[in-house]
Amino acid sequence: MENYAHSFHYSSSSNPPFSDFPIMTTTSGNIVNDIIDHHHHHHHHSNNVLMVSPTSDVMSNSFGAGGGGNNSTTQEQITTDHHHQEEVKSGKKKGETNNTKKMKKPRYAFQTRSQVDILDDGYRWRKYGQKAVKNNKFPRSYYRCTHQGCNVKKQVQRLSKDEGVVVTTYEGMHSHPIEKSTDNFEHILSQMQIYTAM
DNA sequence: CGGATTTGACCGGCGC
DNA sequence: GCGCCGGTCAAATCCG
Repeated sequence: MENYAHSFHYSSSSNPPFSDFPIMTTTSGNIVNDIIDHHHHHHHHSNNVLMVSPTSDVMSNSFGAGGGGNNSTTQEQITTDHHHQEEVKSGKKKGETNNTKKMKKPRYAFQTRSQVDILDDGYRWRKYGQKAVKNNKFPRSYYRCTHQGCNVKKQVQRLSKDEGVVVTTYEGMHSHPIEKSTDNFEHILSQMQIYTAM
């Protein structure tokens, strides 16, 4: 599954050509707001950063829209995916005997318009880090799924330009049922994964 | 009191 | 080799 159609054409000179990073942009922020945030704050987003895009359309343009101007050095640093193994390596090693090539872990990003950073997807997450992102005012939070054997991670970052836009990046797939009663937002996520996970 | 956050240190990769 | 950058660890802290 690690082979995606590399339809990305990114004009970032400084960054290495990241290969596969499908990004889903959704305009269903209202749903999230309805779930978590009850403030019926109608965001009058002048620039339509969010738009529902079909599979191939998503790959056409990813983060370039978020900048709203300069897409040369935009907030694409979230896509900097280095090839790591499936596990953490620093400090402890799993003693993997198999020479698993540097399989690039797929990541799935979602842009959602919400006032809350953490989107309730029904899973339990434990925050394990937070780093400031260059060219962004808001930090990026790192979460890990709390489950034995489930090493699903996710990052949450909100764009400095538009406070309403929250980028959630999932990494890995859950191998266990949802723990909480999920709202319809989870249903949306499932459908999104169909596009990305392929 | 126990588990989740916080927050600075630390680490590996890449570029210069 | 050094410094930047993104990601992770872990001790301290916070909070139910």
